[in-house]
Amino acid sequence: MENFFKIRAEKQEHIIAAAFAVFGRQGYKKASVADIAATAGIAKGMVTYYFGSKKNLYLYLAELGQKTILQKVEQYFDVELTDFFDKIRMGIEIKVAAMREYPALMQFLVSMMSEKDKDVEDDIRGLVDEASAIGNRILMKETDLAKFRDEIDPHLIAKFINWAGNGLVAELQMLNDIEKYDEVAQEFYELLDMMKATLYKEGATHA
Amino acid sequence: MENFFKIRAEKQEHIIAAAFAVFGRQGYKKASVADIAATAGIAKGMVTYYFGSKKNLYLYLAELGQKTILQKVEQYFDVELTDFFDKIRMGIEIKVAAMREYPALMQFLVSMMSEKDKDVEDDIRGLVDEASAIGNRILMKETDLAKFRDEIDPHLIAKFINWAGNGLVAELQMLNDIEKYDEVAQEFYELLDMMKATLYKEGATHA
Amino acid sequence: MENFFKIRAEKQEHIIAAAFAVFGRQGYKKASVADIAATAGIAKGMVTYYFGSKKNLYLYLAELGQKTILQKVEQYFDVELTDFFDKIRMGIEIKVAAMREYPALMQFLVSMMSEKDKDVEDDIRGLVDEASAIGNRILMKETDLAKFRDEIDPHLIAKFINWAGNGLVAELQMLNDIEKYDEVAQEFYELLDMMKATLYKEGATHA
Amino acid sequence: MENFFKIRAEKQEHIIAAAFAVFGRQGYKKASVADIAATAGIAKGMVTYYFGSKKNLYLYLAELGQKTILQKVEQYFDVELTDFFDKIRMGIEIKVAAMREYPALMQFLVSMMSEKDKDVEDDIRGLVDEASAIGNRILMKETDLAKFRDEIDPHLIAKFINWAGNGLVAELQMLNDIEKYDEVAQEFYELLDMMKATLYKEGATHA
DNA sequence: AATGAATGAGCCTTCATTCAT
DNA sequence: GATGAATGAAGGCTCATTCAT
Repeated sequence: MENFFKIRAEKQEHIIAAAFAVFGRQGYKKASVADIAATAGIAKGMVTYYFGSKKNLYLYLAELGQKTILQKVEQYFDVELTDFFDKIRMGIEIKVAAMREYPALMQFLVSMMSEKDKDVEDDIRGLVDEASAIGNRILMKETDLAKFRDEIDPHLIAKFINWAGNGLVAELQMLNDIEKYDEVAQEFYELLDMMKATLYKEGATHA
Repeated sequence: MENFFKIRAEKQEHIIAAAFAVFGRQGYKKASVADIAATAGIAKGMVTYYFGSKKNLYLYLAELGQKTILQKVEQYFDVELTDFFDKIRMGIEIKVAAMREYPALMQFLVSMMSEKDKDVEDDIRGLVDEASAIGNRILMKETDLAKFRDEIDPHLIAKFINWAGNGLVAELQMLNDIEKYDEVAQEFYELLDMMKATLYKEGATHA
Repeated sequence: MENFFKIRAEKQEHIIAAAFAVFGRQGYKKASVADIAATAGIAKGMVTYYFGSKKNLYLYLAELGQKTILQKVEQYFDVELTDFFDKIRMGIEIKVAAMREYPALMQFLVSMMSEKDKDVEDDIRGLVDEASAIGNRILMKETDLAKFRDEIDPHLIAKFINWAGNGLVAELQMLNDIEKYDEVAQEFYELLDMMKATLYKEGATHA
Repeated sequence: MENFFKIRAEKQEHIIAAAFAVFGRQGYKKASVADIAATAGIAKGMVTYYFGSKKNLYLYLAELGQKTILQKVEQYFDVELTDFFDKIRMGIEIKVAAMREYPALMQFLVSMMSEKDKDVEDDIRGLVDEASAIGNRILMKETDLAKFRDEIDPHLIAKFINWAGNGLVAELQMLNDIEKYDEVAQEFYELLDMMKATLYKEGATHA
């Protein structure tokens, strides 16, 4: 790994982007070191030289992905925000921002979530769990759940919306066109508005 | 394939179960014929002997999975049902019933939906498309959408709930305990009830 | 092998014919026991049951082929014959007769001559050498070589004609039509006549 | 294939020689990539690395074999030559020269002529046909057949001599000793002289 | 630091042989 | 005797990793 950090930052980014894309598209096992090297425009041997092993590279990307997301969280996070749906929207904006940095990042992370290869499965599980824990904490802490109608279980709603958000991101990958990200995300925001209107107590919507 | 159908039904089930599980967990490429054979407790060569090739086995499982689901559909399907949420519930009941037959079935099908290996991708695409077409038809045709409040877009809701249902199924896999299926499914049914109560016009809930 | 000889003669012939054909066409290695069994219309396991092993079957066929040829030799051989070219013709007639018994026999023997598989190569070499030794002995012993012009080396001619005869037989295989054997063989006989006319001393041709 | 051409010429020759020998001795199917690698003294995986596949290597050798022969043809071919037997001799000299370059070449080509494996059969057929077409053209065009006695059919003689030449080459392989090539070839040349003396009209021999 | 040739383990598949029925 | 299911050793090919240059 130390070998990797010695090289020009620009080249590092190039390699990272290639690796995110190849792993994201092909999954851990099928992605070949040769493919990654070719996509990054470097010699095959350099992947091992830089990262030690294919597995190491994968795990590095997993951590980097998480770190990138967390960094966007710091950028976009607004402590003042207490509204449940505003927070959900913020979560989506964070992801969209991360995808602007590494277009293949979310594809990689989603692929990682369902990675079944034993070589990396165990090492990943921790990260995955930690990430969703962080996500839930951001969402739930200090969130004004009193606006929900009394008969609503906000945790169920959260679970629900989380799944829906993943669906949106999946659609964004498919697009493969940064320009249209906002357009599609807009649809999701409308959905949030709809839910807000129906699940909140009367008068709470714009409180 | 003919070789496979000649053997004891019990053994067939054993092999199918092993194959669903291994392919579901590892994906097409990484799942090794040797793994499947070992999990099924048969000799390495028998997988090819029974199914001709790894690919053939995979495609057979894909068809069998679809057939199993369709058979449950016939069992559980109720033409009288017009309520949106009742239909969603029916869909989940169908999946849960299918999982009682092959516990790893849904895991396999979900994995199959995102299978990217070129060896099988094209042959699967047809099945996947057909399946979702059938699903949508069951869900939307003859469904009484008038019960929804006027400001609600039922298609958005359907997309949402579909994602949520997938999340439920994923949780069921994790359980790995048929006994608890109903218990967990119950949570989902409660969620449906909640949505029904809030998204329907007043008085439509028990119409 | 004893198991093989217990069965009906007719069935034995059937199996032999199938084995000659498959080995002749595919060579030792590529010919599969399953192919031979299928061609003969028997169960796969029976080949090993009858002959002990694939190799054993091959060597048995090699011997049987040789024996068949030798038997035809006894039938067609005419001790009175002393003319070189008449003997050559007799040799061809013998081969054609053998091919009428096992149409694939010569194909098998030719294939065997150039068999390169180490599994059987050594065991065959003996037979091959013995066979050509016998052939040469028949040809040369008691043959009236005095009819040749003085400047001719009959041994060179014999070598020559032997190769030419193999070429004829190769053409007969290709035909795959017993009916036309005589027609094609006739061409060869004409060639013999031509050589006789030119290589013999004047007046010796019909001596 | 590009990988192969990058390595030292000496090593290339070594590998080619090994491949000619192994394929020539064992035939396409039985010849194993591992055998070839071991004979050439390289690692098992390198054969595929260099040539892409076993089949590719075989077809490359087929072309190389043909090219080598054609190159010798250019070297030895003498347009002035019109005598039938001189041309035959030239043909043999060409083959012997080719064998000095790749001792196993003719063995390979002869084996190739009767290769029946479907994997390569079709791809080879073209080369085989082209080769024999070239051979016949060289032999027959502009050849002075008037020297033959009137009762002789030169085409029959050509067929004959062709088979005899093959026999000679087969003997040369067996020798496995480049030093003795000329000695043995000499015998064949004597045979040609003998035929010339007997099959030509009187006075034509040294015309 | 960089390259890509080289190695060898592992995969899917074939098939001779064995063996339960 | 007969069947064909079962076994397991190879074979061709892929590819992560190593290493000479």
